[in-house]
Amino acid sequence: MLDIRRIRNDLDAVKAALARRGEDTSELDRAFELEARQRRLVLERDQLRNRVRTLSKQVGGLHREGKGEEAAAVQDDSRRLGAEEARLAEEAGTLGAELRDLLLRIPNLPHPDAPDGEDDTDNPVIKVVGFDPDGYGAHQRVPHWEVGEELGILDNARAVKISGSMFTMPRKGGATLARALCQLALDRNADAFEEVRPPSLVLTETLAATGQLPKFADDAYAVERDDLWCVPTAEVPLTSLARDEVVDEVDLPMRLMAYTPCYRREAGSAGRDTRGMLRAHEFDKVEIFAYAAPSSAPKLLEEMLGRAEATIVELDLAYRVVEICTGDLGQSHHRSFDVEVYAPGCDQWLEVSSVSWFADYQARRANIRYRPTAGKGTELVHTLNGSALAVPRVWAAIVEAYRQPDGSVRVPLALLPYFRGATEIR
RNA sequence: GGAGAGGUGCCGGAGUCUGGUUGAUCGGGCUUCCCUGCUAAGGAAGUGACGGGGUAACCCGUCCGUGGGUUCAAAUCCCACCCUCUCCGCCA
Repeated sequence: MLDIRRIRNDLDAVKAALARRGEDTSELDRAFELEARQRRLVLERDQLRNRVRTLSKQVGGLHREGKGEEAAAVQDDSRRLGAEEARLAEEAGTLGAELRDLLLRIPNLPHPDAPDGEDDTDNPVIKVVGFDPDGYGAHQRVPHWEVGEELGILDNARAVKISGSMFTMPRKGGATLARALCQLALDRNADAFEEVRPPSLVLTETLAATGQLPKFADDAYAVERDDLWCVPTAEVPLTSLARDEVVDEVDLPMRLMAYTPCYRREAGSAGRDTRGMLRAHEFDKVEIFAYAAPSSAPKLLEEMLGRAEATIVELDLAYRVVEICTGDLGQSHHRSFDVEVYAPGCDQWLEVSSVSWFADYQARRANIRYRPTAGKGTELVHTLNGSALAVPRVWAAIVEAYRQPDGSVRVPLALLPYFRGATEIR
């Protein structure tokens, strides 16, 4: 959520920044006006409350001195003021709640360097690595859902029987491949990131801290009976790990990584990418994450993007990096980059990683601060995260790119340690 | 799920029965200073967060698990909920 004081003091600049996202800025006017009213009420309420407290202390004193009648008179005054104070407090509370709800729905401001644009077609391609459109043989031009069926390593028909449409079920070497990819991503980032295995069912406030709620409730699975939500990404529990805490600056950046299953209802994308592994309600992902002091955030963003790329390089897949333009930026994102691998069989660039910097947007929602080594008080941390590796699409790209003329799939070198001696999936 | 105990500041731990200058006794920790002099002991002062007002010094308000209620006044009384610990039950 945005800093209300910034809206108060620099409304035009905030509006200009938000407008770059193609966002309606009238919400900001409403927030500005709401907050001004709320602040006036709180001030009045505080003054009344102070009066009531003062009078109450007098009552105590008078009773001790045995002046019952005088005490009763003061009590009457205080009671009248108290009633007025309660009325103001209620009004201020209502306005405060309204303001907070409004602020929770206003997206983050884009980074000044984020490219302008309306939608994903405006995302500039930053670089392309290892891609030769003519370098693929006919045996690699088979979509992974066909390869999967042929080799018996992807049994989506049964997944649908078990759980309904848009669920997947890798089997045999395909299942090993999925697990190996998670393992690889964790192993390659263990040098700098603490491994965490967080819960994948979380409270409403946990989902709200990252920005999924209240605006995107339809995208998440809810376990209503127990007021829990299935996490759409490990970003969600990791962001709340330090919620309502104050960390020392010397402990920053705090780097965490986690494997979790990810659950997405994909409301609005029904019927899209329904084949194979491209889009599913449940998939596996390894996420890398950091809490950082603001000054070190840009460097970390770069590093995390580099790490996402490095794993793809090690898997020897062609990929490209795109920067997300202002119109395509996610609600909480300040600046973002996607890594897309090329899948020769379905002839598509598949988004396999998204690395983002949130500035203090999530930290303000989640109340995560740090104590600067120099100076007094506390500051909000910055949060960053990125997919170290999202399994399904990398799985698809490997199955297609590593397919051999005889129809088997060679195991990538980097994954051999996880394949129990097998060098091929057949 | 059942029974019992408990949740207070950076930590430990009073205060709750008997509501009243209690942001909260005391101890520890931490910071600064003094003494001593060398990695010990002693003395003094300071030590939270958040919001608001003020050029500033500073002032006001909120916070004793959370949310309600009673009252002139709540850490203290009442209700609901959450969490922790112990025992029982169930269980991968």
